[in-house]
Order: sequence, then structure tokens, then C-alpha cells
Amino acid sequence: MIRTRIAPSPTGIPHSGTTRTALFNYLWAKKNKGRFLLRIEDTDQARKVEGAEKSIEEILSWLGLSYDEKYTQSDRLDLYKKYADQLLEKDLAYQDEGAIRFKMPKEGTTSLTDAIGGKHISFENKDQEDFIILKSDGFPTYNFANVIDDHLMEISHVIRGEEFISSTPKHIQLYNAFGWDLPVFAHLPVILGNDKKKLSKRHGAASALEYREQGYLKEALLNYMAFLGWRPAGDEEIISASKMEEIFDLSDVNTASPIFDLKKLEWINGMYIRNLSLENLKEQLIAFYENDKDVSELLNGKNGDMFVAAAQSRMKTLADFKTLVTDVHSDRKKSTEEKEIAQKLVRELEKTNELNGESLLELIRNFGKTNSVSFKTIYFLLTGREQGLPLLELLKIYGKDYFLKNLQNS
RNA sequence: GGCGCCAUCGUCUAGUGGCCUAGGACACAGGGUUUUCAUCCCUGGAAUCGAGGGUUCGAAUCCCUCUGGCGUCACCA
Repeated sequence: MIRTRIAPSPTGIPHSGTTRTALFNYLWAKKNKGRFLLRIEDTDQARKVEGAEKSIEEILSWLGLSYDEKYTQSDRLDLYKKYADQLLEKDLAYQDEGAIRFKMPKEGTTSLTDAIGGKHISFENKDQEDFIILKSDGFPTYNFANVIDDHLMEISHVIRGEEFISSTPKHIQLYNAFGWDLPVFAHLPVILGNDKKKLSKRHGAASALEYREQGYLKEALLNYMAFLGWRPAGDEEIISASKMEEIFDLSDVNTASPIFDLKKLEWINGMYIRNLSLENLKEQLIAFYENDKDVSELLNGKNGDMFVAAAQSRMKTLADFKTLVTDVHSDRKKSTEEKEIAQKLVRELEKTNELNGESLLELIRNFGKTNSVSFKTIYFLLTGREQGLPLLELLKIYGKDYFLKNLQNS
């Protein structure tokens, strides 16, 4: 039975690294019809942040990374105490100023084979130090609780960030001290920012929740995060979560650290938006803008479908929809020549009482032809912006007077 | 600094001794379609495979050395 786990500490909102680790653990469990667990590692009471656990749950649930079992370390203090006592009895640990330290062997080597890249890693035991397993406040340290729980919860694959690789000899010696079997270790390369430093808030590294607020689709985020280090056979880059569950393999995970590329995430998100059915896109937009009265009205109005259809290929994120349908003017000023053209156009427009999409386009084509004015210029004069939704949609949103007003503006 | 990991276009990567004068995607540049813009389509530039030594008839692929980057050295995880 394959059992994996994501073991975050509730010291803040998990960033992309933790989320991607959760994804890989989830995928590996699914791929093998195993189980994926959530374990809250709240053994550092001082750094505990209120609400962090809730956001962890929210991220997992939004992304659809549902867990099969959940545990919280602070509920299990007696257990850690019991195992620490066992070590004390066996003289494998000792008291030190109120804390308990584990006696690391000082000779030989401790080694492991990492599932990522199949590499063999070894450490000289003489470089290792006795480390604290139980703090003076009665709480276990990460190094201890993590091992006890992974064993008790029968974790078969410990898939975690590469930053834990140097503490792995501690874990292995603990398993040895208890006479327990080792799990498979898989250390994922850390995700780097543009400056090639470990991704953090400094890089504007957003949590999955922030990406959601920025209008990213969970499918796109999942797809992008999976491809940060993992690459299945073939050239396909747009792969659904269910497909990933089918073909994910730890042996296809890279050994080098990837740099987070927002541009590619944007592209993938745009692809997902364009691949959505109109109804689905509209539903997502309605949910995204549920607290925005103006946009909601537009979406739910009689031309809602039309706007969604026109905006679909123009959005990279759901947030772009608002920019598309909102009255935003470009900074560009009209030249004297353009002002004259605008006045001419005003007169043309005023001739027609009934202005619908058809007649507007007809009028513009003729006007452009007889005055040799490009559509690009006319679009700017009419809308006050240099790019955006097609005129037809803008006419439906704002009406003829809006165009007239823009033509007369400087 | 000690220990450990890593090293192919700007970025994500394919590549496991000959199919590689290195392939794909993003980004970028140019062109076509189009109602601006976007989409879509086509084309292009972009890596002497970190450097230097080997091994081999033949190396991005195997070995060694160096260099660089990253990670880690807490009663944090």
C-alpha cells in the first residue's frame, strides 16, 4: 500500500513550494491507488500562526487535493514522550538541560538512495551531532515527531523538499534505533525565484489562494506546478489532473531546481480559459465577480454571453475580464488631425438614429474608405483606448452616446 | 567555512554512446488571417550541451578535476 503525506507546519500560508510538494504526494498516491494524508506539524508553539491551518485546508480543497486521513501532532504528545522514553531506557538518548538528545553514531556512514534521480547520498557520521528530540516544553522537534509519525502512519514514500536532505541522516538513525523499516525518500528540488534564490515572499511568490484571487484557474495552476520539475513523455504541455494521476511517476522528476516563470503560468492559464466552454467560463466569472456589483450585472444581463465570448480569447486571467469591460481610457492624446477626423465621424454618427452593430460597422468601413483612415485610428477615437473588445460588444455595453462622448473628448 | 545537491537556448525542458551540424514549449522578433487588440497559423533568432582533461572509431550522454549555483548547519520546520 502506497501512503504519502503532506506535513506542513502552520506557521504561515503555504507558498508554491509546499503546494507543489502536496501535489506530487497526492499524484503519487493516486497513481498507485494509495492514500494521501495531511499531517499538521504544529510542534513549534511560538511560531504558530492563527489561521494558517485553515488556509492549508483551503488550498488543498480548492485545488482538489483531497486527503484521506488527517492528524495533528499536538494531539499526539504522549506518543512522542513514550518513544523518547524508550530511547532513554536503551541509552540511545540522554537528558540535556531539560531537553532530550538523541545519541548519533559517530563512526561509519549513513546513506540513502533518493528516488529522485536514483542518486546515492551518504554522510559521514563523524560530522553528525547529537540532536534534540524532545524540547524542554515537552514538545518533540520536527526531526523526531516526523519520524515517529511517518512510521506509525505507515508512510511508504517520504516526498518532501530538498532542503530536508541534510537532516535525513538524523531520521535514518532514528529509524535504525527503533529497528523500523525505512520509507522511500524522494527529495524534490526546491523552486527558485528569478534571482535563483529559494522562492519566497520576496519574489512576490504568491500562495495558491492569491493566485486564485488574481484569476488563475486551479487546473492551470496544477498543470503548471506539476511541470515544475516533472515532465511526462511526449510534447504535450496541457494535461488534466486526471491524466496526471494516471501517468505521474517519481522517476520522471528532475534533479535540478526550476525557476518559477510567471509568464508561462499566464500562458497556461490563458490556454485553459480558451479551452473552457462558454457556460463554464461564464460560471467561473460569475463566481469570481460575485462581490463586484457592476461586473456581475453585466455578466447576468441579457448580453452576458456575448461579452464572455468576446472576452474569452483576450484574457490571461479571470481578472482581465473586468479591465476588458470597464471604461478605461488610454493616456494617448488625439492629434489635431485626429480631432478633425473625430468631428467628421460625429456628424456621420448623428445621421443615423438606429445604431446597431451592423450599421456601425458599415458606417465605419465607408467612413474609413472615403477618408483613408485606418480602423485602428477609428477604434481609438471611438473608444478612447488603443485596444480592447470589438466595437460591437462595446456598443452593447455603453451605447452610442459613449462613442459620441469619446469622439468629442480631447 | 563544513557537509550535501545540482549544472542543455533568457525560462521550463527532450535527450541514458552513433538517429543531435541538439528537438519541443514559454518569452522575444517578423509575417498571414482578423473590426483595434487578442486568438489562430507560418517563419526566425536564440544553447561551441558550465570549463578543462580523459575513456571510445564515435560523448550532451561514461570517468576525473575545476568552476559556478543552490540547500543546510536552531530546544524552526
